[in-house]
Amino acid sequence: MNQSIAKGVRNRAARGAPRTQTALRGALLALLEEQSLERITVREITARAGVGYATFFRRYPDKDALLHDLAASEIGNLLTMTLPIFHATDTVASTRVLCAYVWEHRALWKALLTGGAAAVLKDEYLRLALNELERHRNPDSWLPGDLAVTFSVTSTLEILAWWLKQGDPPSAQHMAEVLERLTVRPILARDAGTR
Amino acid sequence: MNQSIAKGVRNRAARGAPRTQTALRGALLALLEEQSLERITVREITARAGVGYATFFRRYPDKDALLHDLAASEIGNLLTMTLPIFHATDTVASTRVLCAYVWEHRALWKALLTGGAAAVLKDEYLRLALNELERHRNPDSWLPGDLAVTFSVTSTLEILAWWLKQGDPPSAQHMAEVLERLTVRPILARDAGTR
Amino acid sequence: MNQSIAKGVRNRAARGAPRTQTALRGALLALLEEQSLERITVREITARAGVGYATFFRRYPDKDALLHDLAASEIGNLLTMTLPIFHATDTVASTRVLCAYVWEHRALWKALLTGGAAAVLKDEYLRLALNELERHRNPDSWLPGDLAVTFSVTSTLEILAWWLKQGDPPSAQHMAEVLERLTVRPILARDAGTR
Amino acid sequence: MNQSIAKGVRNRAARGAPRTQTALRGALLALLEEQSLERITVREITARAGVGYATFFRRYPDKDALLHDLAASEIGNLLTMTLPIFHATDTVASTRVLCAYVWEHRALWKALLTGGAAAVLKDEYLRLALNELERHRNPDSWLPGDLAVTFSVTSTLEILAWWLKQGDPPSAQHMAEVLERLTVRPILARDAGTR
DNA sequence: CTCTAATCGAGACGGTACGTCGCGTCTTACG
DNA sequence: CGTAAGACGCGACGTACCGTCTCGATTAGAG
Repeated sequence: MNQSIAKGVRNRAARGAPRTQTALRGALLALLEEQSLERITVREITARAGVGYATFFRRYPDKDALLHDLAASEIGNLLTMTLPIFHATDTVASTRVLCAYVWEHRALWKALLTGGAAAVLKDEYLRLALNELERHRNPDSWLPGDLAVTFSVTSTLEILAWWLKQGDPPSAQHMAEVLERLTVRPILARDAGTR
Repeated sequence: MNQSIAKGVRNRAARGAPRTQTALRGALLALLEEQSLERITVREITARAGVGYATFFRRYPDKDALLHDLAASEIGNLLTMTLPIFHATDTVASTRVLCAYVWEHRALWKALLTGGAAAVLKDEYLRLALNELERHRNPDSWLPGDLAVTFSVTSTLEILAWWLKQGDPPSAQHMAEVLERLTVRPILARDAGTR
Repeated sequence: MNQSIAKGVRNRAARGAPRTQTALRGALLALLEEQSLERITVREITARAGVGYATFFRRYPDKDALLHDLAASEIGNLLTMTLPIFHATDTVASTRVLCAYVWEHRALWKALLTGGAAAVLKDEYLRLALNELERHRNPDSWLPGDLAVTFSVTSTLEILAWWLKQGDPPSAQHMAEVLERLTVRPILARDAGTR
Repeated sequence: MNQSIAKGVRNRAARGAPRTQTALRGALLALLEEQSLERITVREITARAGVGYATFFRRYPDKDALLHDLAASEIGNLLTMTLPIFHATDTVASTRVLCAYVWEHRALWKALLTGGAAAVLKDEYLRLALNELERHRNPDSWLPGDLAVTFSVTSTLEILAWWLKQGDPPSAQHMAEVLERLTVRPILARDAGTR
């Protein structure tokens, strides 16, 4: 049968099987666009990924683990891109980069931020950002560092989620401004005085 | 004639809270202080409430429904207390009231905001706040009303959650200031100009 | 205490409403024509009877109790009518009376014998018939009395059930003959000899 | 035949009895010896079988389905053994074989016939026997074929049940005679005439 | 005719079993 | 070997019905 031929063709991309991993991530992403995370079953993921059910558990201990994996890698990108915000070098430029990046991959981020994975995303983002905070202490702020991080991370994600949910979304440029004014500037504002 | 009287009184419209409902809410709250929502089973709730398992489903279709109920009523309190924020009459005073209230019931709010129920709380808060927004449109803002609401609601909750999680929490007075600076003032800031 | 007084009054407490009893029996019968006994719920019975749910349990401890009650009374009629069979006075006449009676109330008996109540009917019939056997021992038979009774009762009921299930049922006259040949004559046959 | 060729046979056609099925049947049988069918819960069956609760429903849709399965297979044996009765070749020999077989497995049959499974057994027996009737029509009888089958099947089962219930049961030989006289001969009797 | 007490309707409730669903483990055959 | 296929133990879910209970409303008999 053709299959025997196909066997020859079959290269060992599977070696260490990144194919499986990729397929699973892709499947999860695809499903996240349709329904909330907790309504997605492992069977659906593996079916969509064209992968055996048990194979899932060889790669990940858990459904959440896959999501965390997905989240960590994507958030990683995002974070390196926006680190300058924390360094206060050029906040406006950083938010612009952030928005441009998100806009470019809006399908992905819409799934991640509005699909029921948001909580995990937030956790992962927070984890990484707090990590970063450890390394670059900036003690002379009017608010505790971890509160600042928590605030800016969560509100950033919420604002992005709002953005991607809109039927007629504002421009990335505009959102960058909004982000900067809502999540960055309040933290940096030095004088707590009158507005 | 008696019929009309009797019927009005009798119908189970009022069917308020014949102990079961109260017991269930209390039990859920108690459990939320110990573990995350999704780890809590309906059986645990009913056992803790001293109520039959099936009875749960006579009141609520769902575990989430109970939580929503709980959230709605508590959030209702909170919202009426903080409505002046939206009316921009006296934002600082409002945040103070808010913080004082939360502090007074910090056991309750800690459970609600840090226990895994946060997502539902947020939804409920958002729902009510957006409702309120419908009734008091304030179109001359530099950002869309629903975005403003989303931002302030979610960041308020996150900040409160952070607060209640601290081993050595700042004073309500202080948190009120923080809240005002992070979640209220940025929205009200009229000039979008440079800082 | 008041109890002693109450007790005096209490005497004919239960005898209040034979209407309830009648209604329940009727409702059960009606439902038996539609579905099997175990699929009938007490709620259905009471609803059909136009009687409060709890009222059922004031009359009967059980769903089965109602059925037994129904069965016992109907079977009672049937049995008195067919006793002569056991006395062997005139078996053919007895079976004819039996069939005529069943035919006359065929709606009732169809429900009882083909509706899922058959098992209870059989038990009740057996109980009464074995009772009767106790009183009129006839030891000089080629088979044990209780086996004879069991055989004739159960096969009689089965044959009647078959009869009432037919789309185009044979005449009562004919069925009486069948009954006599299948359930009575084999028992009475004196000589066990060859045919 | 094709079957010899393939593992195709092995496929999932044979899906048959990977221990679970066997275990479940055995457990049900064991329980039937102790209590009536409707008092037996699926949990008991699975516990006794050493099988997961949900697994039960992967094999059978229902508690009754398991019983039907059990019944069908056992009745199948019985029926093939007694088919000659219907062919009227040698009725006495057939009943003897029947009784011997039942006696040999009297523990099994006692459970099946006196334990509350009798109704299902009867249904299954009837179904198979009526099937058989379809294939070997014998129209020149004084009674309708299905009535004859119904009568002999049900009374056979009742008589066997009586037998197995006795503290001091008669011999198989004797019961075969009884069976023959009560359930077979009346049907075959040619002349409907006087006795 | 009124007062009192029993009864009834309505239905909430505790409880038991059901049948379903999804997880994560494990086995088996295959390429 | 690793993978596809899928059976299995487990445990929570939500449903259905039972039999008990409480609560007003109704009604009948005693005064």
